[in-house]
Amino acid sequence: MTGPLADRILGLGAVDLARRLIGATLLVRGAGGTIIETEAYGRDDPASHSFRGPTPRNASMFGPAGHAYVYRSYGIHLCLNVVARPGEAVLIRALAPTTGIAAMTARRNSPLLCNGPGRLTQALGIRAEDDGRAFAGSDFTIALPPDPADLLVGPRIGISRAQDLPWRFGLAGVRGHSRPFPPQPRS
DNA sequence: GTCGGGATCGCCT
DNA sequence: GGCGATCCCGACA
Repeated sequence: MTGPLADRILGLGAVDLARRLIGATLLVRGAGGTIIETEAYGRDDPASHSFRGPTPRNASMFGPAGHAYVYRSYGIHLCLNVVARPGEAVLIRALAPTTGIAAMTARRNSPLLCNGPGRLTQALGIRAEDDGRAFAGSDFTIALPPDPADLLVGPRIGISRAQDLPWRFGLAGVRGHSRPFPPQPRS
């Protein structure tokens, strides 16, 4: 279950990776939990930072799969992504905290630890310098779940283009999503 | 509980 | 020069 994430997600696009990451365990320097909400951003996706091609800011989105893409949002918050195929990435939007809760609580002056992309990077102590790091060592780890998770699906949050794509995913049956999911179509 | 405004900065146009 | 893949807090119901 350990080792580089890249070896286990070879060739996966952002949508497939976003689904696979639900239920995975994310650990950053001894703090983290279960991933319960993700969003996919594609290569030819008007809502994606990679839509207009590589720039210094989004360079890690075009780097190796299984590495982090960390960027600053609204000049204030940091957001954490996992790179899939070149130009594709998955935004981690919420965790169910399981490990290092004391450290996360100390970094956040709020009981809301990890339900939101900006909140979880603060709780985990993510820094801008973590951009491009591999999820491969003891400090940055993602362990995929043994079984496929029961998924919720909905449109992405906070974007102005491609709002119709159902590329937001959540773990069913838990609390702590950053926002509610719409009623699910029966399967 | 819900709503709305402000903070703050790097990148693209 | 404008605008975000956001969050927090205070006002009101």
